[in-house]
Amino acid sequence: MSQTLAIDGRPLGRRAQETRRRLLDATYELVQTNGIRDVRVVEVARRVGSSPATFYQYFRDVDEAVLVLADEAADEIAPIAALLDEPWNGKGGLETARALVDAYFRFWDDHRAVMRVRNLAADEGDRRFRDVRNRALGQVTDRMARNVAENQRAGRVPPEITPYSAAAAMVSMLERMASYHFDLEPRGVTRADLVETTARILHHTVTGRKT
Amino acid sequence: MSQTLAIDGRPLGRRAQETRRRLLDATYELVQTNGIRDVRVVEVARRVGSSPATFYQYFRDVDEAVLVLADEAADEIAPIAALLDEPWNGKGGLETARALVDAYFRFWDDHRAVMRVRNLAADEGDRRFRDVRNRALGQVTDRMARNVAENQRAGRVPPEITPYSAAAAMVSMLERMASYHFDLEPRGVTRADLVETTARILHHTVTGRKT
DNA sequence: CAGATAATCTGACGCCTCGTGAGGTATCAG
DNA sequence: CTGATACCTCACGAGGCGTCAGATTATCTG
Repeated sequence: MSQTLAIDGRPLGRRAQETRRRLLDATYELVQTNGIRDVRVVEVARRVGSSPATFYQYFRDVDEAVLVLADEAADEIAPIAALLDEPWNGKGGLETARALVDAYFRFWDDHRAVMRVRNLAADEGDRRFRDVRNRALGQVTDRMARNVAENQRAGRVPPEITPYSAAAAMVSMLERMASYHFDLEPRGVTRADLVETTARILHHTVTGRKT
Repeated sequence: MSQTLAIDGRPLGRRAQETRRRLLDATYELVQTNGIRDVRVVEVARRVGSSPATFYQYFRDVDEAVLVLADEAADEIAPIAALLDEPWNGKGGLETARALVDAYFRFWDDHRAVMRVRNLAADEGDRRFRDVRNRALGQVTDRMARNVAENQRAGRVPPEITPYSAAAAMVSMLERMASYHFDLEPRGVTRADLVETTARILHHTVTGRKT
């Protein structure tokens, strides 16, 4: 993000920055409402009152615009991951776990459409999306693994558990629940239930402590 | 699946059945290699040596073909879900958990490309894909919830946990790990580690027992 | 097995989006 | 106000979409 460039390599002036921003926002809206597979460059352009050719000045294709959005979203993970630096063992440990889950859910609520595309593209093998995902998830996974390892050394977590695997499993659970919760809620589970239960599973898996 | 029909409602004869099957298989291959967003009906047709018009006799669009594949895959879940009917509390409980995780991973290894599309489409709100997903995941989730509830009644699982939420969280973990494991393995975690760790988290969350 | 009938397939077409390059319009410095 | 630069668009060839009328292939009947 140090210096955004147009597709031909020139740096962007004020007007161009604004156009690019509006294109990004319009892309987000369309991905959200139509789903990634029904986003037409023509429509993104129309929505910001410009032409398709303009879009291609800033992005090679729709994916690249979404990649930028995913990259921006990744920046918001830091404060969430920081919740794993607080002590999970003591009194407020469970409360911190709750805060983590809640923050993660909110993060997804804000970026759902983009996160879905990021995950699909990453899963389908797209390198750029994998890298963005790793940059985001790595912050959480690494800290979780470290915490598990500590508690394992203290004998609270069984030795058969691999800290990194456990961290990956917990992040998987978090991500999917965050992505999924609003599909569950109509079926009689409240968001509060989901947060509480998820937090407890995390808390136990990290600390090995009974709750 | 009782009686498959063409798009115009006529039932299918032998030749048509075969054509449809080959179209489905070709669709699968292309989704797998190109990703869903780069599947061209033209190419599916070419691959089975027929014309695009033929494809449209059996499926309204590529999605519909993938939906059929997802539906077929859902049928393979039953024996996996059945592992949750075995006792998880006794001696072999942990081993059953391992078997479940392993089976789930293998299921995804076989159907990864289709499962990804199913989940994307379901998340994006497509009703048909949601229903297929619920049919598949429901089998697992319901049984898990029942098991958690039992162990909760026996006092081993804390009362603050909602059985259905816990089941959803576990299924989320399972699904995502199954989808994800081959992205983790190059980073120094073995599949065996992933299975073992995931199984232990599941086992504890279901039974509340120390492992 | 011929001829009729039904089932299945395809050629060909109009429509739409893609992505590009040449040229037009806004903006800014002096 | 004028030129220079930054930004944008027009217009177009290429290619996939989805349809329908008609050709081709299978099946049935006597």
